[in-house]
Amino acid sequence: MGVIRKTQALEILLAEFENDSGAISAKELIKRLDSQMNKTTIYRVLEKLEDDGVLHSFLGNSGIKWYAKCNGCSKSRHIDVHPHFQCIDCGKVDCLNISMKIPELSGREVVASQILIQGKCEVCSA
Amino acid sequence: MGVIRKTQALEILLAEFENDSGAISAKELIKRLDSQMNKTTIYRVLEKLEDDGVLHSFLGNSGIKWYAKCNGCSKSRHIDVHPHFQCIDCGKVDCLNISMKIPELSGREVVASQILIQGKCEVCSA
DNA sequence: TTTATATTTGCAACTCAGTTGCATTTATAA
DNA sequence: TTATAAATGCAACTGAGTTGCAAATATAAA
Repeated sequence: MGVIRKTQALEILLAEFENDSGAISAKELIKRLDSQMNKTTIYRVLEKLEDDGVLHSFLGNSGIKWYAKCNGCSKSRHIDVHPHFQCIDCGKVDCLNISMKIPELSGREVVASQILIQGKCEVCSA
Repeated sequence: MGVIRKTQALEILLAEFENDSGAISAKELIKRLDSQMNKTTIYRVLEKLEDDGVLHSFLGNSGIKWYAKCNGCSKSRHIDVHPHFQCIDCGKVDCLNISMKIPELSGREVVASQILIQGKCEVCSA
């Protein structure tokens, strides 16, 4: 199920990702957009944007869901599998523009990988 | 807070990890040991075993908590930071006995990393 | 422009992993 | 054997995320 209609909710959500270079958690979006739309709508629009390859999602530190813009993803293929960095001080999450080699595992077939690196970001480690 | 007393719950839980070479989710342990102890006890004992460096924990696919035996961890240091492999068919999770190099990130200080590789295990890919 | 209709939204109620407070039980040391 | 600190069970809670359904709305057809 892809994005079909240009709704207000969709545009407000997309604007959040335009203004934010890093990743944003669903939780944070619910807090930010509380007065503008229902949390159910947020979850549903995010899901559609992910299906359409506009956003990608991953799980942060505490198992909550984060979203960030995709680079070169499509409905069928999410090539945007990169590590994410979460600051243990301020909680900010960024996509890392590097590729990490996933080793061959004999007998096993690798399909995907999720890499979360934790530490102190540029601001918090200064 | 470390493990202090040799209680029945502790021994039953440790036995589960003796008989299982891979990782076990808290959820699975609650199911397995339902008749033997309360889920609160399971969560609390697991937490203590982790504090003591007997087990380590990480988050699986869907954000639920998994535990596995440590190799060479201690109260103060968890050196057992290795990738985990989760089978997308049968759900089984294993610790991978390989080390993956985390790249230097300029301006950022890396403290920890969580790597979850997803795919088909030896049994399910055969 | 109006209308028909499928999609989207809000709301409330729910799910489910994990947590907390507190009274009771139990392992351990004196 | 007893005192007591630690561990346990239970019930109620938390919080992210989901679901069903009625109401609202974007879009295409007339």
